[in-house]
Amino acid sequence: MGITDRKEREKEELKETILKAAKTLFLEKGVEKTSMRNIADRIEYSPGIIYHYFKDKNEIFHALHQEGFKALGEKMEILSVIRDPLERLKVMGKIYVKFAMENPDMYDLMFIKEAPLCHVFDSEKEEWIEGGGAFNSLRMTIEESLAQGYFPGHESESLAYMVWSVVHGLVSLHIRKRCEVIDLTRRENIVDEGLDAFFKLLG
Amino acid sequence: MGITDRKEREKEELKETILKAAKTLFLEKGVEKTSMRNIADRIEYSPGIIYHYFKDKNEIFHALHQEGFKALGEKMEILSVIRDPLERLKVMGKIYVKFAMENPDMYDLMFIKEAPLCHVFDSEKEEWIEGGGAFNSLRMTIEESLAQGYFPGHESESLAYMVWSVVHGLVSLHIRKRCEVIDLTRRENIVDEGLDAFFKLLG
DNA sequence: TAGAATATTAAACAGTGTTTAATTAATTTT
DNA sequence: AAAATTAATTAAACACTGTTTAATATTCTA
Repeated sequence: MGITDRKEREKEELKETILKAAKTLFLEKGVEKTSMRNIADRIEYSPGIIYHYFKDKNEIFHALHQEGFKALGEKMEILSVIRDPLERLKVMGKIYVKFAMENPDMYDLMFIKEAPLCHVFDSEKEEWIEGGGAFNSLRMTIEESLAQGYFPGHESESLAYMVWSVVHGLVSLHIRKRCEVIDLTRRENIVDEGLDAFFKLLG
Repeated sequence: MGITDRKEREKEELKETILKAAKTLFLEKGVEKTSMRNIADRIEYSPGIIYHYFKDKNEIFHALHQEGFKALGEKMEILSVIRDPLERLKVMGKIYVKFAMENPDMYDLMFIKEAPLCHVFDSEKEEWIEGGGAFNSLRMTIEESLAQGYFPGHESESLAYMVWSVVHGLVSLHIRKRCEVIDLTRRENIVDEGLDAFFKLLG
């Protein structure tokens, strides 16, 4: 046996090839401006073949979406060695912002683009799996901070959402080119400086 | 005379009609999913006519974009009666968030959507006119706050960008449906609660 | 009323995502 | 090994998209 396994593997291979080509093009020219024919051209197959491996364009998008979360999750792994929850929260923010600035198109894919496709699989549960996990670890860090006396008078859920909003706001305004209100001389550092200002506020 | 004026007015009228139809459709089904033929159908004209009044689809988008900033600007007018700059900053945030939540599609148009069209007119200056004015009044309020001793150790530009990021983050995560990580029971109020948490942090 | 200018349209172009039926290639069965 | 079956792949079509063109209808001017 193993024959059907090999067949399976070979099928996976073309699927990987499609995904890789799609990723390159998506991050190069954007999702909307990448056509199925573009992807097909790049892998030197006919457009139709893509539909044997993916239901539609959205499913390709979704696959890359998950890839992005895996990559971000891996970068977050080092957090486990940081004992102080406030310190951990800050490093978390730094990593998040760094990821977004280094992979703006992937970040766009993950957090900015319209997302009628996240609950493709569990549409009944009304939940967003990848994001839910990431948000949970943020909330837990904040709960730990509260337990240690940081942020008196605050409450974890709203605080967590607010913290996430700060980092998301910082990077998404930049990615979607709303930073042009800032002096050219300061524009390239404004995201990091904004993050520092927030940390200063946190204490 | 006045004849050419009337002609001018009549021309403006159809332009207004197109704009109104486009606005309805854009806010109803989104910009991308509204076609020129959709707009033409709605006003009972042929698609081609639109190109006699607008260069292309982007120019329609841009016109609505400006409309949105005018509306937001008007809502901000009451700020002038608030003396205390910190209080003014908070009300500013409240108005901003309220506007975004009441006009999510317009907000999307103004602050989230890809914007290769903002510097359509002054591409050389690399500036974003409408946004620049709004950001300036935010920065001035913060400068006033700094002068009165609020936010010691902070600096206006980065602080202003951070404050803007908070409100933008709060509403844009909600508009782009990333709030599904939040408990359903709290989801509808999380934006306001996040804003309150930020104000609490400001002092 | 004839001629010029303008407003409006129908038709076409090149592109899109997706589906279909036909074709080629590989595998299994006889 | 040859025939039958199954899977992989394609070419062609469908109904759309934004935009341009040349032709038509309308209005204004002289």
